[in-house]
Amino acid sequence: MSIAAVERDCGLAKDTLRVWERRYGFPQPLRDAHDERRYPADQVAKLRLLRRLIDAGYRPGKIVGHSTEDLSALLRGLEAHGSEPESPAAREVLARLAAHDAERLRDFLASLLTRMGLRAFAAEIAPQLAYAVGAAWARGELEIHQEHLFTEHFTTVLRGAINAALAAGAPRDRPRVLLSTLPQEPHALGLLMAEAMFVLEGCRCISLGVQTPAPDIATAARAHGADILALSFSAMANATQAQAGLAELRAAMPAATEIWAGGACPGLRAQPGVVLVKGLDAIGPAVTAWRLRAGPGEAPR
Amino acid sequence: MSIAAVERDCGLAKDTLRVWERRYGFPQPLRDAHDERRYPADQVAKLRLLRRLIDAGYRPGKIVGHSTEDLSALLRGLEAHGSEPESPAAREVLARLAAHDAERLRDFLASLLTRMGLRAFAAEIAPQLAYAVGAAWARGELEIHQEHLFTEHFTTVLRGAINAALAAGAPRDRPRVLLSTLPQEPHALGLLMAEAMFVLEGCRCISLGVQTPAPDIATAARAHGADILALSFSAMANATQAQAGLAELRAAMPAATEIWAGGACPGLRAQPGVVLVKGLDAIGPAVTAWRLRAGPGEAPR
DNA sequence: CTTCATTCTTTGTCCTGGACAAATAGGCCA
DNA sequence: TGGCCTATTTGTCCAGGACAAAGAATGAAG
Repeated sequence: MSIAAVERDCGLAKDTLRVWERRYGFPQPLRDAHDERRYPADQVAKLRLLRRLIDAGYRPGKIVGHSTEDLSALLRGLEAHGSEPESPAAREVLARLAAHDAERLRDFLASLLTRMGLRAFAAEIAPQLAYAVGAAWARGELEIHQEHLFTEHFTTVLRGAINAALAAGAPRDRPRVLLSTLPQEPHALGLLMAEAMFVLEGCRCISLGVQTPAPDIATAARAHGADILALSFSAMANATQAQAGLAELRAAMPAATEIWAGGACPGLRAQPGVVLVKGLDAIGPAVTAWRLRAGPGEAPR
Repeated sequence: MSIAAVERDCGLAKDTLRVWERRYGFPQPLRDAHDERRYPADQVAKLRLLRRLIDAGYRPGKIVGHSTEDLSALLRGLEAHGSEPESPAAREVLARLAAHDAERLRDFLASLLTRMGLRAFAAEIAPQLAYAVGAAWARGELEIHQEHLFTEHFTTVLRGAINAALAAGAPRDRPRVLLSTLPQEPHALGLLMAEAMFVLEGCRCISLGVQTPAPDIATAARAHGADILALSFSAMANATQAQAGLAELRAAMPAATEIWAGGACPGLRAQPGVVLVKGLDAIGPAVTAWRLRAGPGEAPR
């Protein structure tokens, strides 16, 4: 594997890979006929683990010396720590994925949705499932393509439900909620769950999809006269980058537009002009509070 | 703008930016207090143009000397050249986007779908719209966030239609079609249009979403017993990379699984063991032919 | 014992300038 | 026109040095 391939695969910049080699003696790639680095699969696997642990708050110098086994034990411990035991629904989904049974997976998700209703599905079941699938992938129990498959079907089911909810009752005019993620964040699931919650509150939602550059989000907020900008940060997101992005956005956005940030990202904090919405359940009350603030006409601007 | 920001924004590697500066004398960034490169907005704009022209087949050395105006004229000419005049539907969509009227955009797409039916919508209208929006963006008439908005609503409408078609009639058992794109290809629209066509032919579709690494696609094909792997390449894709990816896949895949490649990518060519499907209209006949080859039992394996 | 400000250490990113193979263009022959 | 060969262009890699920002550790004050 070339250095560029490792950069893509592990998300570690070429410069970082070279400087680690110089400083810590790891990784220690072989060299090909042109004296270029070739990373064996086992070193790449260890690099992937390192990356995840660093994102979780460990520091490279402290853990780079440990064996691959130690690291994966550490990561497992981390994952196990915060995790409630898997719900029956999550176990069912993992079983379907393991059996590569795409159709029954979809049917199961759809039946869950029908049984529980959109609110409970989006606010409770959906995060559980997303978390369980992510954790299973981290444990090496799932291939990437199985995670893709889950994302695909999950998206389809939830999108369908959002549309059905929209068709059932037209949203109120306010608040107008613009939804997106910053360029570092490619995960669409959290954004979709948030959209479901906003729609259930009768908000007018405009979703830009994932990875919109900050200046473009600001332009869009102006163009649509957004009252609220909702941003999603997954567990994989880098908290420092997230804070920087939020600050940049806050500066670029119209003052009348509130910024609400949420998601599973560990280090995510409120900052001046940015509200932290803790969990999907908090969206409902937050919208109610906004409407009260906005007054009877629902039009503060 | 720092070198890292320009890399993200223009998709030109840091090494490339530095080597251009050394060789062509452009870009010529200022230096900040720490002697690090700072790219002014106008140079970044020119870099964006250069990037697009290079993707379209121009070579850096030939065009780097031209002014920003010349380059954007060149690009406009390119876009204008191949393009049929915009259809009324495309003009309508662009107007809605220009007015930031998300709801009427969605309604219009939905009404188009109802009027024309899924087949005509997916095979004829959808590519026209996607092309028109891409071209308008290239001409600078649309902001990125407007393109995001289009993608979002378009996806929603088409996905909904595919689900409705699935609900209306259960697919036949064969062929089983696995759909995805390679990691360099983040565009989901083409893939979705293809999925619609396959579903209309009664195929059993399993979509992995975009950007699945080649080895994982091969694993998934084996796991699902896929008869056909359908890969989509957008107009932005690099033909050389595409061919390399196809060759890698062909080597990794079970021989019994056919590989079908399609999309707007200009240099896309058939190669041993890879079928080029020219246009969405060609999917129907190709599936029919596959069924004939497979014989009455539809089970060649 | 906690809270805040200060210093020290770690770590990622940037720099220069050289090298080279893969991609492409241009010339030539059938 | 189409295929082969050579020349040029171009992106990516390398080494090793530098430095600021993030984080940990230390100490002073409430």
